[in-house]
Amino acid sequence: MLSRGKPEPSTALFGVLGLLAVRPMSTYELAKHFDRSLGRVWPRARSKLFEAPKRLEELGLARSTPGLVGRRPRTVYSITPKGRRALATWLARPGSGPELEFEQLLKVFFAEHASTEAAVTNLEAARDWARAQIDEHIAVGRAYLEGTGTFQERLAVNLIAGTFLARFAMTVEQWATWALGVVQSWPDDPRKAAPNIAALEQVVRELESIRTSRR
Amino acid sequence: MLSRGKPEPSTALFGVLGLLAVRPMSTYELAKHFDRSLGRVWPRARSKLFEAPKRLEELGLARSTPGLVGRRPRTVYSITPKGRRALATWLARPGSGPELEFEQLLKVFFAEHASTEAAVTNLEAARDWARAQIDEHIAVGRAYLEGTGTFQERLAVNLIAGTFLARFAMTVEQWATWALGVVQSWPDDPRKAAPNIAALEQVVRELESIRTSRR
DNA sequence: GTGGTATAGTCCCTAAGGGACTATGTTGTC
DNA sequence: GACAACATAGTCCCTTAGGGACTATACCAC
Repeated sequence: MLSRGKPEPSTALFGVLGLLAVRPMSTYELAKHFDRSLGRVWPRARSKLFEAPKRLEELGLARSTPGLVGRRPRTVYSITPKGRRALATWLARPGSGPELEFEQLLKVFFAEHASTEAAVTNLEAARDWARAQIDEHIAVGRAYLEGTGTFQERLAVNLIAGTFLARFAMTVEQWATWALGVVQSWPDDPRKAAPNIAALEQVVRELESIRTSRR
Repeated sequence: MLSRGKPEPSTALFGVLGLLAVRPMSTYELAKHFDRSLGRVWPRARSKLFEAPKRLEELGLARSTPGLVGRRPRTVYSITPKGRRALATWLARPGSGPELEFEQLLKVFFAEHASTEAAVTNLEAARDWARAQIDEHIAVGRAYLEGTGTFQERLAVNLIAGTFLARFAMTVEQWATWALGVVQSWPDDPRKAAPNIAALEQVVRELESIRTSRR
């Protein structure tokens, strides 16, 4: 027998509610902002962003205000007081840890079933992805330093999140560059590659030094 | 009119195929190994792992061998030659970049709608997650150094992937520790927190130094 | 007035998430 | 040697998410 009560709104729903808490928006605006904000830490399909505010309204957490742009309808959603309370309660509970989906790494992981070249291709792709991210982070960071960034009033909090994403991109870039150096010295058949024991020792040492620095 | 031909098998399907390429396995073994291998870079629900080999067999990429353990049926799946070719072709094409799902960071990102304490709670949770990961990576790394790691013959390739995951955990730990220091100096209302401009300048400098080191 | 781009969405099929549920084998203990 | 506890080996099913095709109006430049 199933014993579920009313299920808690999903993380995606609370994420959208958080965006509406910043300011009221239409679904279209929501979808646009998403890529540069929420979507960086909680990626979702575009179509779902159009459904979310409707669910939030059903739950009494948001309210819709119909309007018009010319003859075209345009619905603006805003958070309700009940929504603010639900959001604050949800935000105070610890969330789940990071989950990574990384197809390029997956392909490197199975390189022995293809070729060294396949691993190189995917490491280059990962490095290029990271470099594009780094360029974007530089542009956004410079804009904030010049005072022209968006949502300047959210800068303190944005900086915490943005720093993580920037450091993540740097980690990927540095790892991919290192890995390319290693993999390019492999024979064509990756099954014949010698493991890089020195690198393993190095990483274990670094991990241990972080562990011992916990007091 | 939709013009889709036969759709390509999904990343998850190829991932399972990659595991079967290492050695034949039952769905149950697959599900067990998953958490320590494929699941680290391509997480999927347990139930899907039981479906994947069936789809692969339909596609002619895997073959099932029925067997028995006592009176209980046990089906072992293995990759076919066609499966090996399909896998090699897929592995050679560049995959998609990393996608991150990070609920704790999301909650920090919306901290202004809750309290500084909520941000602290989630940063601590992130740091604890990272520390648990670091401990695991140390254990696995030590096992390999002592020659007792699993799939020792895959070590060269495992090291590339494992190094990334270890560096990712270290990045999270160091970021969370830094962020906790910043956030704990905030007033109770995060909207009143002063942005840490010096930290922003520091990150932008580091990003730029990585960019200029590309030749 | 017309073509291109931005706005503002809907529809729908497939994939994935994830918990409840079932049943047998294996091992340790009193 | 009975029985509990844990590991093995899955199935079922409802909800959520992914993602591309499709539609239509508004605004701007030429």
